[in-house]
Formats: sequence, C-alpha cells, structure tokens
Amino acid sequence: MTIYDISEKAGVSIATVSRVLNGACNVSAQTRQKVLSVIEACGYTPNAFARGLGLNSMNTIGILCADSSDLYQANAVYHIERELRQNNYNCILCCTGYGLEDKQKYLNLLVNKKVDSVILVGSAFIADNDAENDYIREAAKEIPVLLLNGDFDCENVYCALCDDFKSVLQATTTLIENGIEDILFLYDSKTHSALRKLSGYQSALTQKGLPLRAEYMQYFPGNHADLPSIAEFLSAVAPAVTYRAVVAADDNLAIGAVKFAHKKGLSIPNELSIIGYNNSILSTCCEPELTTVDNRLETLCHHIVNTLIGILNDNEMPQKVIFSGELVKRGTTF
Amino acid sequence: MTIYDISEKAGVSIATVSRVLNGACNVSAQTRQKVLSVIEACGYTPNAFARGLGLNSMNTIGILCADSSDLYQANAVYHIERELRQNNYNCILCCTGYGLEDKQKYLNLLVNKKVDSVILVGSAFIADNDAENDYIREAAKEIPVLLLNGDFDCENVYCALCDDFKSVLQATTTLIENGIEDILFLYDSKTHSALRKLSGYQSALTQKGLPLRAEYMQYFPGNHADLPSIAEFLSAVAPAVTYRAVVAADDNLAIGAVKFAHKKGLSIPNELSIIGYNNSILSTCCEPELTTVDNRLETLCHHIVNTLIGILNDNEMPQKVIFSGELVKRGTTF
DNA sequence: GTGAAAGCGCTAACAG
DNA sequence: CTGTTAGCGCTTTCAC
Repeated sequence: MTIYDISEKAGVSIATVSRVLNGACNVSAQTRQKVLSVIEACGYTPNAFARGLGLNSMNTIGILCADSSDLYQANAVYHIERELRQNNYNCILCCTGYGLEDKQKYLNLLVNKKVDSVILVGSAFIADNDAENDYIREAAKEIPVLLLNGDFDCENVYCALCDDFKSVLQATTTLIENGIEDILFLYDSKTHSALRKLSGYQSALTQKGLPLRAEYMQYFPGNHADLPSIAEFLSAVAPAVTYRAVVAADDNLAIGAVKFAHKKGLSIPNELSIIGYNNSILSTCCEPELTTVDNRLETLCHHIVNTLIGILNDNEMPQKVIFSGELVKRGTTF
Repeated sequence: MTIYDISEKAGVSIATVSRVLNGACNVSAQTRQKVLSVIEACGYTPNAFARGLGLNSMNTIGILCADSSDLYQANAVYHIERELRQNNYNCILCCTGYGLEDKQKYLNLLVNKKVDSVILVGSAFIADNDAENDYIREAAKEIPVLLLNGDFDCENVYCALCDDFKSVLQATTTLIENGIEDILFLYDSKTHSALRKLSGYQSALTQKGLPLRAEYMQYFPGNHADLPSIAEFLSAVAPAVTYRAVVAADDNLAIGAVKFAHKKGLSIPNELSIIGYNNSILSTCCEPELTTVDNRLETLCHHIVNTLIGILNDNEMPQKVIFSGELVKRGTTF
C-alpha cells in the first residue's frame, strides 16, 4: 500500500495525496475529504523510510547515557523520552558505558543513523582532558548536541545543569553551622560534576576556616550499585579517620554510610549525620530517611527538551542554563 | 557526499562501491582497497534512510515499557538495549504509561516507524480481558512481538517469563514451614503477573491447610515509588488484621513493610518477617536487608534478545520460555 | 487547486 | 569481477 495506490483509488495524483498527508492548505476541502476517506478505508500509513529519505529526518532524537540502570540516568531517560514524545519526536536510546572509545563509537553511530539531535545524559561525557572531547565537537558540526548535567562550551552544544558546587557548598555549610566540623566527603567518580561537588565541600570548609584534609575526601572505587560494599569501604577507612558527618556525591553512597552506621551501632544523626545527593528513591528507603540534595532532574529534562525543540524550529536558544539544587531535610541530619 | 561521489573518485561504478560497503565477496582485493581508501579519505558514511528504504529495515527494535523509571523496567531496558547493540541493532524506546489507549497508540507508532520488531517490557501489556489484547495481535501481523514477563499465546508472539506463581508459592511455603501462619500478601497491580503471584500465595496456604482470608490480601492502590505512603497504608489496615509476615509483590512494597515495622517498633524478623520480589537495589538498602525473590531479569533479557535475533534470521524459535525464580535469603526472614 | 516529473541515496537483479 | 538500471515511496518544485 503506497501513495500511488491511494492516489489511484481517490482519482487524484500522488502530489495531492502527499499534500493531504502533510496538511498543506492548498487542497480543496472536497478533494481532501475524498483522499482522507480512501486512506482511512485502506488503513494506509506512509512509509517512514521514504519520508526520511526525502526530508532527511525521521523526527528521532538520540539519547546517550553511560548506564541506563543507574537511578539518576534512568530517571533522566524517562523524563526526556516522555517530553520528546509529547513533542512528536521518538528517541533512540544508546548506553555506552564509561569508556571513551565506546562513547565515541556510539555517538558516531547515532549521527550516522541521522538522528536530528543527540542528548547526552550525565556528566560522564565531558572529560577534563579537552582532547577527549573532540568527538563531541565533531558531532556538533552535524547536529545539535544537548548536555544534561554536562558543561561544555562549543558551537551547537547546549547545556542544562544543576549547580553542584553550590548545592554541596550549602549542604556542607549547614552541617558546619550545626557544630559539626569533622566531615567526610565521599565520591565515586571523577567527572566534572563530581569534582564540582568536591570543590563545594572544600570551599565550605575553607570559608569556615577549617582545614582541608586529604583523608577526609574519600574516593570509593567500586560499583555504587553494590550498597554493602560501600559500607565495607567505610569500615576499612574508619580506623584512620574519625568524622561525625558524611556528605556523599550520590544517594547510593549515602545509603552505604547509613549501613555503615548500623553496622557500627552509631546513632543517626546524633553520632553520624549523612547527606545524600539526587533525591532518588533510595533516599526514602532507609531508616532514618536521607537528607539529600534535590538536583532538579525533572526541571532539567523539561528544559533541555524545550531547548531542543526550539533549536529544531530555528529559534535562538540559550547555550547554557543553570539551576540551583535544594537541600531536602529528612532524618539523617538535624 | 553520496555513493556517486565515491564511485566517481574511485573510478568504479556505484554498484561496486555498494558491494564494498556491504562486504560482498565478489570484488577484487585491488578494487576494494581503492574504494575503501577513497571512502576513508572523504569520511563518507552511507545514508541510513536510503538504506532503510531499499532494505525496508534500519536494524532497529522498538522497546515498549509502561514506565522506564520503574526499577524493574529500567533494568530490563538496560539489559535489552545492551544485548541488542551487541548484535548490531539499535533500539527505539517508548514509554506508554498504563492506559490501554496509549499502549495501543505507541505500539502502532513503532510499527509505522518500521522497527524490525518490538519488545514489550513487563506484564502490563497483556490484559485479562482478551479483547484488549487485539492491538498486540494486529502488531504481530506485521512484525514479531516479544514479551518480557508477559504471557500471551498468538502467532508471531514470543514470551520469556519467570514463574511468578511458583516463586511466591515457594516463598510463602518457606514462611509457613517456619511456623508463621498469619501472612499478609501485598500487591499493587492487577496484571497477569501480579495475579499469578497472588495465586501462588493462595496455593501455599491451601496446600498447608490454612484458610484464605480476604483481608490478608491487600491491594495497595497508590504509587509504589512513594515508599512512605506504603508504610502509611499498612498502618491503616493494621488494626483490622494481625500478621507476622508480609509477602510483597515487589521490593518497593516490601520496603514499605520494613518502614512500617520501624514505625511500629516491630523487630524484623522476630515479630515481622518480610519477603520482597525482584532482588532490586532496594533489597539491600534497608536494615535488615530484604529477603527477596530474584526473578532472573538479566537471564530473561538475554534470552529474549537471543530469541529475537533468531527470529530475524529466520530460525525456528520457541514461542514461550519459562525460568524459575530463586529466593535470596537476607535479613528480613529466618 | 491539481498533476507531472525530478530527485532523495541506496540495493540488487541482470548483463556482460 | 564489474557496470547498468530499475526500483524503494515520498516530497517538492514547476507548469497548467
């Protein structure tokens, strides 16, 4: 069933059918009606590939994320997909893992698949070593590249991010102002975003005249989905460093701290205060529930899709937008 | 940059270029080399739409799920996407929500987008009222439909599922054999899968000669991502029914039960035993950690993609495969 | 308001 | 082993 069949049955040319299909105005109401009824009767739907070939677009956006089973990324994908679909775009999802080569490979793949644009989810796609960002520059020459929670200055690249520095600065400051000075910062990746959080922690201490001590900034090298192993990690570092609070770079790590406290019989928040990050579902699953930073994921997703639609409609759009996180107080802090 | 440009620069015909591109064997090593070097030099990549139009395929699989932010579905999407990509397929993700009309609409949309096949994730796509499954039958006339954890008998539909009935039967039986007779079954959806779990619970009681009591089978009508509300729900039903164990249809609900126990000061598992379902990350985030049913998600995903690849290569494949779940004992039971 | 016809870039059957 | 050519199904000028 092609446009030719329809045109024949309706007694018009294929051009007219095409016009009806695309809602062009220069078709008489009568002809339109006739064509529509034939289309309806035949249950005809246009071939998407042929359409794509002619228009050089299939209304498809690529979503790249390192690991869609990660809570943060999964939620981001969810919100982005939903918003895109509401705007009549589909999305192709591609999980790359964290290796540079794979990220490159799959970004390329999407560009070659002729997606209209790509959204890179999470800060893992931007490297500190700028040479490793060339693959993004290349892609941006072809199509708009949108970064969710990534910061990168480049033509045709647009960023939406949460101010991780400020959020952690505030969270840490809150603890200090509650009289807690020995604060452990726990992180598990060295992305730009993670390092910004670390900076926030450091600035808070410095602003309050407290010393920066390397052993109070612990990098957890394991898999943050393995919650018990985080607790074990903390147990291992415990003898060397004594602290009364943990500021974690994500909720998973914070849960690990909660588990650690349980194991050691430490009372939360009396003996140990804990602050997580992301306000994910994990933050309400433990006892007491996590105080955590809400980093506005849904807002960011909404914004980034809006930006994308704007770009695709040739509107002028801001290259970078920054939102502020918010500390959600629950049971692991005073 | 098209195949014509390449053919011209390489001094061969477009057919030859096409052959080289597709790895056909009937090209002399010399010609192939020349063509490849021109392609390389020009950085040429074939146009995917034109390819799709000719072959009527873009090596793309549609994934439909109701809610990709749900832990189970998110993990399923992750595993499926990864396996597909390893087999050189891309996937288009589409989250439908739980309404019939939207499920229909988006399945149609994917079929019209000419995906090579669709995978429906989760049991939400099959309704008990068989008339509501017609949209799947329609789709199956066009392309193979794969069901992850869905049970549906129809030509060109393939299922991979975990035996939820047996898993819950076993879990419940274990409790009874530990001397616990007052067991609450908690569920939050009425999909086929959920009802199979309910059956499993009922059979366990019946087999042990225990009575079935309606008030011991509680349907939680809220959003299972809202953990605190599950605990509240349990508090609300508590005065009417006394129980010493909860068997939950997913880990979220089980976490709700853990929270409830904390609120009431019940000791786990002494005064309240709890069994979850899915072996998700939630099962290790609480204290004590959840005893839960591992329903073999990764295995199912692996299997379903294998089946799909088989079908697409015209191999004969089994229409239905059933795996058994496994009870993972942790701290919420003896 | 409508139709004819020229692409879009590739694949594959056929001929040599 | 290589080239010619006819599609694939649609969009879009350009005439009428």
